[in-house]
Amino acid sequence: MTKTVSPEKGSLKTLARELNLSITTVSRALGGYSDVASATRERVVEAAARRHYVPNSAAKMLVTGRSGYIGLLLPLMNEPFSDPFLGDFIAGLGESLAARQHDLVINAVAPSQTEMQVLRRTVESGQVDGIVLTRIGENDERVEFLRSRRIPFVTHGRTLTSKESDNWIDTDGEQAFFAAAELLLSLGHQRIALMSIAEQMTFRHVRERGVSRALQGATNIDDVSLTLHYTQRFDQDQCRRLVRELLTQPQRPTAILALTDDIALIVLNEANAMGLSVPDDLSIIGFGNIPQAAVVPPGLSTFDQSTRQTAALIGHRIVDSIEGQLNIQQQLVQPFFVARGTHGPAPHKGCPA
Amino acid sequence: MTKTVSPEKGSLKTLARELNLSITTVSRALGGYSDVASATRERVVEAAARRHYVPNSAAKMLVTGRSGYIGLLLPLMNEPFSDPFLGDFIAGLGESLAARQHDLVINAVAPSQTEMQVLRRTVESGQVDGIVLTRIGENDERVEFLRSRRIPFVTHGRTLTSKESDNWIDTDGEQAFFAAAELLLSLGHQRIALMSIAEQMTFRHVRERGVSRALQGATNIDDVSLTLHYTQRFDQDQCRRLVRELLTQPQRPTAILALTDDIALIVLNEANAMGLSVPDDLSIIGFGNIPQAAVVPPGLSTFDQSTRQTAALIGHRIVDSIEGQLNIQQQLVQPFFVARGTHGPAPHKGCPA
DNA sequence: CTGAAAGCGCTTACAG
DNA sequence: CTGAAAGCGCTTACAG
Repeated sequence: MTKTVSPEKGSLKTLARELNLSITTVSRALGGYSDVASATRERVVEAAARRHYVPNSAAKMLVTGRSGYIGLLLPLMNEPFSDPFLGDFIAGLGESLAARQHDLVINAVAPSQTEMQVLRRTVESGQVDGIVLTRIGENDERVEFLRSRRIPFVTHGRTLTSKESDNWIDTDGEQAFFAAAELLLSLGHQRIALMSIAEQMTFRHVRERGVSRALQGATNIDDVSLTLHYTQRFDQDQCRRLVRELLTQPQRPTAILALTDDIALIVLNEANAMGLSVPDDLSIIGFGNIPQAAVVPPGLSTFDQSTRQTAALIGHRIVDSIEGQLNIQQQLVQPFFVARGTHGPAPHKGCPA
Repeated sequence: MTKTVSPEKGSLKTLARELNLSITTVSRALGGYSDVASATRERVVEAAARRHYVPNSAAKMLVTGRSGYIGLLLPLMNEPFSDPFLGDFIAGLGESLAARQHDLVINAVAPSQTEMQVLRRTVESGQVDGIVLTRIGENDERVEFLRSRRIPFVTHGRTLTSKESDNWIDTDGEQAFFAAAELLLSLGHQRIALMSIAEQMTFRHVRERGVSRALQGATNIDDVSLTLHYTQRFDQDQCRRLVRELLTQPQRPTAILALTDDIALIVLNEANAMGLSVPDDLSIIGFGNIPQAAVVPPGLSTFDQSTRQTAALIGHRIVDSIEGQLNIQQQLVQPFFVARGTHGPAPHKGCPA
């Protein structure tokens, strides 16, 4: 009495009826369990493939407690600005998760809500098996919240007080800025400025430390000066003003390290506007290697942070964490220097050619 | 006999027990139904808020048949390349969906699978309530598949054979390239080349049509020539060779329209390498307004396609479609011209200054 | 206005 | 090796 089933809903029930088997058996056959007669299994697998049967994800979630989703709390930026790394980050994360049979959920924050509300809802609703967080602050309440929950999470970046048990992957900004400062010292620069940001972000702290370390290790430490300057990250006007002030000083720096490429671009632009020649009068080194860096003359020297690969590492890490196969908890990814045209030897002082 | 409940799982059951109410009533109170005593409702709402109760999403999905998810089939690009618009697209889509109480699921394609397999699984598993598709081909099997299913979908772009019932939002590339060609004609250009792509994408077709239309409407139509050239979209070397050939011709074009900014950048670069001055010897107009356009000298004239806003429109559209409040089905977004330095009057022929 | 029951589509012990 | 039953956590008719 095999009825011809109309091609309605592709549920287990339909499939079981078509095959004259119980739902139980069909489910087991599809799940790859060993205790199913191979003849039965083949029939089931064949029928499932033919009908493009895919288990209902909600039902599966409900019973297994696993959603197969990883949430990314989306760090939104207000309209005129956009995150130059977001596309690569999501591409890297998405493809690594797909390779591990997981999907990525983007949890954006609507105007009416806060990031914490979104995070809370995402976690409490059991929507996701794990969470990825970016843009980590020196003290980050999101991290604290996640620590207090059972849910696995990986952060891109770390807090200043980050714990042994925290699971993070970060770009080694300290090493990069250490290297950049050493490079400038070796090129004879003695007045170096670091354009940093006012926001309480860990990466700022870490990068500043790299520069300080390099300066402290300088052989001619008494002849070398470092000044730090802080601008609101997304206030270009303020940054511009700061740079202009800095470059108008009688004893202006011969090299500026910029915390990000965005800042470096502003420095370069202002320097040009003031008639300074880069790199002859002023060296500039940025960080990030945004697309503009390669085409702006004379080519912005900066560090590439391999966003896509780093995001892929994060994807694998979070799945490892969910599956309990975690070895390492913390990992620094080395950025690499992209030497282009904005850095060079310090100008000779007092004896202009 | 109100027991003190341990702060274990935040399920409806726990909440109901704490309040000495039935699960049914608690659910109804939270759902905002009218037939619940207001005193009861207040108690329930208060307790739920206090305990940060969030309904289990899988259970909700299973019973309502709605997931609250919108899927974006991620158009992955192989490693050296990356989509310059992806970040903005996802930001715009994500935030508009969040405003409408939906989340975005990124369905990436793992190396071992095809886009169609991913799409099929996503749709058949009931994972999402709607789908967003980008990079639409002239004939697109993904679109055909979705048409054959009940599921709502919106495409960014359209097929060449797109139907009345299809739901798409596209940038008006025809209008933009029409305007660009008219501009070049008005500047006296008579030999114009269009660098297009070899792939069967609708946007290519549409943009070419805009140029043709403008040329056909030229008053001095007999003096004007248009040549079309095709390069593999992601083969920069091929593109470079093509441009070089084109510009070495005795009767080389005085203006090149590039289908995308990526191509425009290559054209600009090759022109510079050959000692041609842009825009004096050659005008170039691109499309897309990628970040490089603003900083590459002398500033790439191009069209901005407002990716983020367009993606936001798509977000609202797909939710409208799910909620059945759809008015319009198709919509063209007007890109706007960003006049920078790469276009200018045609060089005088035969009488060099 | 409130509660007990049924059921969404699966998976996982538990019997046979 | 296969099937009937229970249950994941909700919502929605159906009674009272």
